Amino acid sequence: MKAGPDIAMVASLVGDPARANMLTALMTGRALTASELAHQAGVTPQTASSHLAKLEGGRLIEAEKQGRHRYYRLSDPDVAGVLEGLAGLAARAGHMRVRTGPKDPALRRARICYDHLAGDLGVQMLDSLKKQRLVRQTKQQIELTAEGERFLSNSLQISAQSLAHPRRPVCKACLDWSERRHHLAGTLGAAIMTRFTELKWAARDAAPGSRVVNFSRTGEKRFAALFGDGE
Amino acid sequence: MKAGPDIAMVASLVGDPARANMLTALMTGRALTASELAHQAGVTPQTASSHLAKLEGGRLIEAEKQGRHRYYRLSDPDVAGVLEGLAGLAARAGHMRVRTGPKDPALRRARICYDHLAGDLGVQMLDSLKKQRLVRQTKQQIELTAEGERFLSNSLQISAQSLAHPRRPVCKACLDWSERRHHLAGTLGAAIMTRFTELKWAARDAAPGSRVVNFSRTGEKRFAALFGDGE
DNA sequence: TCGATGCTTCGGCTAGCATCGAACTATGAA
DNA sequence: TTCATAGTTCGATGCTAGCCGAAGCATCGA
Repeated sequence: MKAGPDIAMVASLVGDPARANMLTALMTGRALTASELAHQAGVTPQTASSHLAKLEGGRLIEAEKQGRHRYYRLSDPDVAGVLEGLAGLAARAGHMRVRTGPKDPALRRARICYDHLAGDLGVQMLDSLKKQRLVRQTKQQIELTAEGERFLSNSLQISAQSLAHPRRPVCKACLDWSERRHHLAGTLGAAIMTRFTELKWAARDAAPGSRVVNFSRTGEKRFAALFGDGE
Repeated sequence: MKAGPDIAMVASLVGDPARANMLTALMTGRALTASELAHQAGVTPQTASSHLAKLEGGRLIEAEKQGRHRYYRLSDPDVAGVLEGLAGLAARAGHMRVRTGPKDPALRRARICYDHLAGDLGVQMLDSLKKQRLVRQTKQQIELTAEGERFLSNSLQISAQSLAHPRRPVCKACLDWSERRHHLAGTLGAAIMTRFTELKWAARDAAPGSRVVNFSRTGEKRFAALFGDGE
């Protein structure tokens, strides 16, 4: 009938609740085993195995065998982008998952979006970077300024050269579903999040599959010193 | 169990072939009646009505009543963006719709992406704009240059002021599923496409629901003169 | 007022698919 | 070897959701 890519095919893959749970679990950026994903999705291993085969067939995830485990990860950052987009549409339609756990406020405050910081603090950081003119956002595009490069090197020991990547932009605006505003993605967003973890300013929540990021007391202070909305 | 937006909810809406057909039909940016959408989807009016109610409930589309017709449109350009994203994932997974019609090459050459030009010519236009330094693309962001403003005014009678919009950026990079590269979206992308139509350089295909854009002979020449890879 | 058209609601049918129990294969440890 | 664990395949089951026929509103034109 029609030409074009079969979007129903891939959307229906995401459309099953169990598979959607698995995919959101993989939004942490970590590779997870089949049984971990089964647990996340709340189904038995057999069922999970069938789901994972379908997701792999649809090229949404990739598997790597390691001993008797199979580790699954999202096949591409673009997949994470589309998932965030879907989350945005769901959020604006008011379709939140019913059983809102106690973790919800923490999730809105700071969470992992694939490999970078999202939520209230993520949005706040990008705002502050712009205000301090460390990045320049023209319309839809973000660019690191010379001043920004100095800042990264001095305050966070991140060298601008290390951010270059053949296929991924350094800075990218990513729409935040909880804040409905942009936060910082790209290799820079990822590098900053990594640095936060290394400095023990922040750590991912211990609960498996949780996207919550917990800031330490000192981390919170340092973050505020660098990116606080201050006055 | 989990907090966060219910992405399975909205993905399952897109996941049904009939609904996906309707949504792709609405990617033309035009508002269509319930019966037109039923025809596009290949289902009876009753079935279509049920689908449309679900899509409306999920806030993916909006309806407007006019006489005894109900006109449906995508509720937001963001919806179109997510649909294009899904199309990208489907294309890279090799999941194209089976019955590839004769229109397919035309579709890849030039088509409407919501309200702007996509396909080979869309990508070529953005490339040329950058090469001529009429827009500047830093990393992910596109910006109109002073020279670009003059060009628009002189060659296409588009004034830069008319492009301002409270919620929509002037320039935006939109990923093209057939070319896997960016073309120009935003109010500028839309304005240029409108101008092409007004000048009768190009027209949307007459077949209802078709996204194909046909260029006239003169249109083709003028387009090549402005944006040809010529040199 | 009458008929035609566009769209929706209702009810029943059917197919597809998610689910799980049971059985099977592969890896690692003792 | 033997046992435990991770994962898959197979077959049966049951529910969901898409589908259409028939009937019911609403709007338009005569």
